Amino acid sequence: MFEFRIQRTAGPARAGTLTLPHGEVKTPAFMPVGTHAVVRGLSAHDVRRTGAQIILGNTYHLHLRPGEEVIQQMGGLHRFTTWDRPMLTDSGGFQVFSLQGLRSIAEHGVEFQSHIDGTSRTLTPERAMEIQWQLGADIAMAFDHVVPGQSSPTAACEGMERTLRWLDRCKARHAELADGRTGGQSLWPIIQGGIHDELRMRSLEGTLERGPWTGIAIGGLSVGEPKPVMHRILERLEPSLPKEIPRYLMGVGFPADLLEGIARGIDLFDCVAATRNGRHGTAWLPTGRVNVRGASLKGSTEPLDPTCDCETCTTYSRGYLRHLFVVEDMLGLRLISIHNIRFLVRLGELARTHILNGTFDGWTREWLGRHYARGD
RNA sequence: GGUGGGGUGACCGAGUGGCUAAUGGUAGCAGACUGUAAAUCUGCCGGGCUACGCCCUACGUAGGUUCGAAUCCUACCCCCACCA
Repeated sequence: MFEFRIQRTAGPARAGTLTLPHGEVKTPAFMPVGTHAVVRGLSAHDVRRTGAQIILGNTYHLHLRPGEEVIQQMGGLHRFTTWDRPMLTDSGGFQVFSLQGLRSIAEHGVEFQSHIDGTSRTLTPERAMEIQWQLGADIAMAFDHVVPGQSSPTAACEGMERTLRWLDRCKARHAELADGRTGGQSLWPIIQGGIHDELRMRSLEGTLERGPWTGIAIGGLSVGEPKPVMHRILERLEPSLPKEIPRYLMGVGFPADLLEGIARGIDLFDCVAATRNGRHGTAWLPTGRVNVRGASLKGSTEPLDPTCDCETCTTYSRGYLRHLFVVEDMLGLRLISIHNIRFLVRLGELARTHILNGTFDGWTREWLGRHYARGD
């Protein structure tokens, strides 16, 4: 089961409905990251209550622990986690970037030295497809070569072209695994090319030549490049992106990045910042960021965000939340993570509502104007 | 009353003549985090300045020795242990 319908657009921005084997995703949408088959610190119930419609898992990390065989034998990622809504798995391509010191790249694939036990693990496009097939998410990502944001044209080109060659192998292996059946797991390709417009366009063209696809991702952004550069690349790609399939901006982002992305035609986002910042004590609010550990919250009986409907904001005071961080109780990590996820999920919901109402442009401009005026 | 040990910045605790405004740690304060090697990491943390440098006040109290003392000497105060 796969379908993507667009209800309404506002310039490049779109409000759509993505139907996947495990349910619907109303877009634009933020997808919480659950690398290790858990959105860090949260129960599946917690995540459901944030309104999240789809979450991620990670090929590389789940391959290391507990191993795809274990998850498959336990009924797949959905049964394993009890998360019964849609899921997407990342391919391990990001680990090519984030674990740079622990891997070596060859045309065949990438050899990682496990950060867990030092053993050698090789991920190839084919292996990434096989593992993701066994994990059983609704969407599997192509295995790509992510390069740092400041990469030279030469290095970015190498990563981009390799990603295209690997895409052929991903597609072939994924088709074998599907064995002619349709409606199961989808494979989405990833556009690379660093911060170089021409490379990005070549990546997009090469990717589309290898289609058709049911969705398309833009990767390798927010990896050290300035924000205007990311915006420029999104603007450059947008007119050439197929209108009829969802666009996923990988690894982005912070609240403002979501709106900047939606305004440039992006439908799906994922980012670890909601949960990582949550654990580290930074909460996102309509009025800006707050360091929950900060002395300013001491003794406050106010909710963290009076306009928020999450468990944290409707139940606890700022003073209590600060206290939880001061005494280093795990409840604090959980509560701020819940709030931050809800904040991004709700931002997606609000954007969607404004697109449907025809008020998106004004609302976004005002929201971002306030945001940048604060210097966030 | 005697003997021994000890009093260091908010707290714990190094330091036994100059490199000491004083190692570490804790607490406190501020910041970072973007397809998760992160419940992590970084910075500040005596006071004051016309601050990448200077001045003041500081190692129980008061004196002393010395070019120079948290460090050595004397007296006193206080704390702890053991013996009476």
